[in-house]
Amino acid sequence: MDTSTDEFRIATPHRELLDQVLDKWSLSILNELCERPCRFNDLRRAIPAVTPKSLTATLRRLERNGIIERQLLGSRPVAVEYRITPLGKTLRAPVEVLLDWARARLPDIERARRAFDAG
Amino acid sequence: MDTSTDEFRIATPHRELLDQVLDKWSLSILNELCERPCRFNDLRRAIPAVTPKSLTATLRRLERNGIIERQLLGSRPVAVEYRITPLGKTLRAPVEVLLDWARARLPDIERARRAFDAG
DNA sequence: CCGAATCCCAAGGGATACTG
DNA sequence: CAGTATCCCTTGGGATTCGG
Repeated sequence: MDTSTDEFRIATPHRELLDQVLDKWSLSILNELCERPCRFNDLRRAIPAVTPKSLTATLRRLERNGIIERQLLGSRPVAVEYRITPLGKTLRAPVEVLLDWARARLPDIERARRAFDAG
Repeated sequence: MDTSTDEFRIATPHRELLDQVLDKWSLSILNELCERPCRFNDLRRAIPAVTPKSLTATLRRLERNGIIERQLLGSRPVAVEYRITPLGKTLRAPVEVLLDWARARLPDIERARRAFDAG
């Protein structure tokens, strides 16, 4: 049997999973929640550029995928806490590998961009 | 000095770099070019869902970031070959780590989605 | 405090047709 | 062969306001 096919192609479900989990705000949220559980406004403060709408959407998506969980703390006033799940923790290492790559290679990338834009 | 800050936050340039390099079609293109150099229509055949417009855009972006290079082979008729650069090759390992994660965890993720959608 | 609802806009991507 | 050009439309995101 030809296992190379599986390594070669990227199946749509895997591609879509990465889209859901590596989007614009997810990595920042993940990093925060790996440090400690956070309330909604904790996250807003930690990631000032995110709007409430986008934050809600991202949190819902991560929750649906089992990466984070939403815990109701109190009712009056409403208190909600988000925390990372065990499944979510397994995502951290791969993401760190990727970030290490980005940190290490950014200078090379920027040089390439300048060369391209000059030509 | 507080190095934890650097690990904790995700700087905008790194975040944008990942956006440019992990977008919808880049991973598939990277996988193809890691196997062998490809012509434009080779890539179209290998990735049937991509339109010429999106393929051109993605190839230009990857080229600008120094991940792939564009080689002119002939002029009449025009022949162009894309190949991965040494810098581009360094991206493969991190991406594979990520794909391994997606392949391993997809069942758990799908279970979480069903549970969420049911509730 | 934690969002939901609304409006608006720009960018991205598909389909199709065409050119050097 | 290797793209460009055009059209169109959906989606995502920001800004803002409102509600439980």
